[in-house]
Amino acid sequence: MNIFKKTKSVTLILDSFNEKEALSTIELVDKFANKMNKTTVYRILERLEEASILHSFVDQNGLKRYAKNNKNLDSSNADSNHSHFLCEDCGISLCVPIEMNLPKISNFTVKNSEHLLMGHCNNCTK
Amino acid sequence: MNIFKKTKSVTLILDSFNEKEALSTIELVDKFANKMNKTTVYRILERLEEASILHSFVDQNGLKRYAKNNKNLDSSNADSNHSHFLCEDCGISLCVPIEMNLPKISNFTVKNSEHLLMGHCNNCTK
DNA sequence: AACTAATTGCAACTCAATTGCATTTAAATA
DNA sequence: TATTTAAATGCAATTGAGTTGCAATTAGTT
Repeated sequence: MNIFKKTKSVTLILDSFNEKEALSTIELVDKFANKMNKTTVYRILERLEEASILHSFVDQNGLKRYAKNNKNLDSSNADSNHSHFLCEDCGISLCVPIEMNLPKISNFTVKNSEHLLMGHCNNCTK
Repeated sequence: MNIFKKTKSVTLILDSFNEKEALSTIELVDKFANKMNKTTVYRILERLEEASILHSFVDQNGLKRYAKNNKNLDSSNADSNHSHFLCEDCGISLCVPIEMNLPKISNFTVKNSEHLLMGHCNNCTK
């Protein structure tokens, strides 16, 4: 059922994620610049998303970010409507455990949503 | 107070917007490929946003989109927390007149948010 | 009409992301 | 354990949105 070969590279990438933080592809490409090719990073992330282990979104800088799926939620829509916070100072991005109820909108069928919150984290406010 | 020279190019760009639709920079670059340089499109959009005539967001494809500000709202935060809908079929993007109240999140100060709704518009569902 | 700051065009560039293809490797099978 | 092969990786080239520097043009004064 698992579509993966467990390569060193896959393990390295997976181990970079904690339960909350959303990492941009480039952060990971840079982090592992001397361990694996950047194309490999892109492709491993794709596969991990495909396998519902990670989910992704595009932040306000246009960077693609990935974060771990919450195993308690239905994996098929784990990423469908929670929020992501991005600190404008330090750049950290976190999954915010707040489920928004999607607004009903006439004339549209909403399948998916992404809510980006921008501001400052406590570390940076101090 | 107006920071603009009213050039033909500015008029053409402004006239492309109706009250709701959010246009990507590239759509406009393509639309006016034989009328003005793409750099000009980028810079006019920047200025229109600077002047609070337009607001912008980055859609889930990483494309920057602009839409007209609603004059009834305080211009300084007109773009701060309404939603944008993107039809996955036809690509149309619209400002959705639903103000979301920002969730309070401990450890973060949220200054701004962007809510992207993905799905299908009625035209495409039919 | 002359002046000047704002605007525009153009070419080169940046940077995230993608693609094609040859090589390597995990892990299934003999 | 050796063989096999689909999956994974590396590398180089490419795409595509967006940016930058600079010279030329132009709107709107004075």
